[in-house]
Amino acid sequence: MGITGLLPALKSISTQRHLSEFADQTLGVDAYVWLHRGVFTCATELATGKATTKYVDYAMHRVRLLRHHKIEPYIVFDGGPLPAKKGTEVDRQARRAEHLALGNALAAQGKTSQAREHYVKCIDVTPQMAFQFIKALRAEGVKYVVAPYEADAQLAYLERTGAVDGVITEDSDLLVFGCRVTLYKLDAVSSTAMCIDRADFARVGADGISLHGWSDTQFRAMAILSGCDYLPSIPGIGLKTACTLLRKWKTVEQVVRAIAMEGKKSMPRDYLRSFRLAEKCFLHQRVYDPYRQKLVHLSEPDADWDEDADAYVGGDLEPEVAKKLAEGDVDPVTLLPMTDICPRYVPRVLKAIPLVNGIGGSTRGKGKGKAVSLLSFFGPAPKPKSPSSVKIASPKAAKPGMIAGKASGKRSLADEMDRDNAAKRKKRQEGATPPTTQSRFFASPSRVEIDVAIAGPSHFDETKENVPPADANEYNDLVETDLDADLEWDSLSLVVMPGQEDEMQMVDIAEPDVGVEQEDGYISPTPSRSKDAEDFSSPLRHSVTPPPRQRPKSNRTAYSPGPEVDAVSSPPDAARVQLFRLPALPLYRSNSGEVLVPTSPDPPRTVLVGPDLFDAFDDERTSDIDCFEEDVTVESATPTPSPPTPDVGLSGDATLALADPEELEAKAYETRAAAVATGWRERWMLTSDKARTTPTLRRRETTVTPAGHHFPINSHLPHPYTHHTPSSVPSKNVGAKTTSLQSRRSLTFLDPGRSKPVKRRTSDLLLAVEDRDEAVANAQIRLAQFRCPP
DNA sequence: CGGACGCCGAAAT
DNA sequence: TCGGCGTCCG
Repeated sequence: MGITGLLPALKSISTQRHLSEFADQTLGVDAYVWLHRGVFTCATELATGKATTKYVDYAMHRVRLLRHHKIEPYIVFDGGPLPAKKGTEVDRQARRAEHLALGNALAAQGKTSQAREHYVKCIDVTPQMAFQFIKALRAEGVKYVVAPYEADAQLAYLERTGAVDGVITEDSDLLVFGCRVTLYKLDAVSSTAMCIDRADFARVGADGISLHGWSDTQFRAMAILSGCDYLPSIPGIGLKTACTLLRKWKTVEQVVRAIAMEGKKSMPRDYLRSFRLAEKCFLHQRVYDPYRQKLVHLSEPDADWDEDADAYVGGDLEPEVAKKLAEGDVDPVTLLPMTDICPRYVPRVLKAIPLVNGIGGSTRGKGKGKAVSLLSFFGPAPKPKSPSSVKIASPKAAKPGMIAGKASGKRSLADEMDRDNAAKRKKRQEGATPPTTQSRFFASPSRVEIDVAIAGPSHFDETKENVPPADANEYNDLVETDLDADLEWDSLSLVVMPGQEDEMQMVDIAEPDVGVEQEDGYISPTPSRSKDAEDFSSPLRHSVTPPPRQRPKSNRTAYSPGPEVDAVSSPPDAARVQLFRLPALPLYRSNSGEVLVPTSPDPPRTVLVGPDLFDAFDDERTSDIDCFEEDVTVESATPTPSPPTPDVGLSGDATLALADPEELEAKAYETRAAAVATGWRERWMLTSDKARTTPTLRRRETTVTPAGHHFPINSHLPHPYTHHTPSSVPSKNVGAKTTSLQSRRSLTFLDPGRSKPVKRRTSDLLLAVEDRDEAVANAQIRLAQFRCPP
């Protein structure tokens, strides 16, 4: 991913910055990076089919880190596959399944750490997993958007339009997209990141490459020539040579001609043409405009625009679909309603409650009251059962209630926390309208214990019988943030996980307090909210309610409307002014010239609530959720009658579909195409009930790929909007247009050359061939179930 | 000699 | 999956 060697080459203009330097700014975030690292923390769980959302915790931890530093995060997710990006997804798929099988084999031998090594290689971030993160973001009122195609382009667009001030990523592609301020290598411990400011490009010139005096076009050309995601380089051409050649020959045409003339390098056929297409992806890729709520080009294409190019950079979508996609309500690959693979993960947020003075507070705060996270167990269950059916009192049952967040300040003694929590509850009880069952809730002595168990660091003992491992994670979060200098969490996610229905009902009582009304649980934990208890009952800031932020951004007024134009990076100051000439975007500006930033979407949502994975694996009821619910009846572990889910034959259908991943992906593409072609609205803009019961919604259609893959980019798959029919897939001419077939095929040289034979690892020998095949087959089924449960 | 490319270890906890 | 490092090639 990205441009190899670009970041190292720009090291001289990279500066380490502390996050606090970006206070009061909005920073775009490439969600994929965080999710991917988050997955690393729970790869084993994921691979073995346990219902976990730890990966969300990791990501949310960073979200809160940014917020702590007064940075407003704007999380951007990857969307559907871009035609231009080609990869051998099927190969990857096979490798993943193999890793899973190996992991399982090792795990069976008790070699858990070795198993984990393989597990981490078989997990992929899927849109359905991203959706769990989205749920948490919604709960905490964090801005987000799902890009129609690539997050990089979306991020660049957001920055360009002033919606964000900079971008946090790990991908050097952002620079090629024209991002001005790019942050990478974000380190949560030190709260620092490396920063590249485009204005400094001109200063690059020391070792190796020099950007002095270069236009954006030249910079981009260098990047593409050296090899990028859209186009492999001419063999033998790397960043340095690309740079040198461009310096010498000025334009790509001449460089290509020179290389061809020399005749020493094998120049792929049609390279120049491919180059132009790759260039178009960087220039005109389709992105979502959150303000106008429709797809737009990153920058407006000019005269030589044609249908081929239009499809190549990502087809258009109906605004209705685009909006739902952007908000996370449809699967970006299939365009079908999003399936919630873990409906019982219900992130909630409570406003912070003031601490009792002097207790538990750190001395390094800013003098204001310490915000202490409150924890509870809110659930989506609208009404409590009859009291007798509510199991509140058992600490054992309640402890597992997943929480995230932290109390501010240094580690405090458990008894202090204890008193804290008691005080908080008391205060809260007084300050808020007591819900019907409140007294019950607060009177329960077990609640105190629960809080202690979770919030009292010194009391935590992973080996304690009734402290599930799952909590260890939460706990570590607490500790880590405690250690993290001056962090103060203002909010706290409350998470209800499978098997916690009782607790969910128990805590339902608190909803009125925080005004959680929707299933989505929108709450805006306002920083420094801890001053008074009144806040607690004050109206919530709906993430969509507040008018667009009108933060002055004087440094943005330099934008001058106009078509995309090369910015000269040479004269630093002039470049500042000229850097981006953008199409006029009056909608983004208030009368006073301030930039208006659309807030996160907040529409009524239609999301398919699938059964939890938890229920999908009869043989694996060992999730971190149920392992602590010994005294919970089996009945209670069953999900609240969830809405009817799409008719799915788990076994047969899945197996069948998985037998041919290629076909499955083709199917997904086809479905996406068909959904648009035949009128997405008619089929899917239904009431949630109807959508849920629609018999036409089958597993195969809700499954992205066997892996629910994020980038199921298959070079030989048809693109929805051109209905390109590749030769390698059984002919299915869905649509009319095949005009781009020729041109696209001309690009197929991209991949074959790259694909390498799958290497045999010695560990493969662990399994006899036939066993392995079977294990792989089983693994694939399991993976599919995990990705998108029936 | 510089640069491209292949190998190998770390990633988060 | 990525970045650092060593080797080999031009």
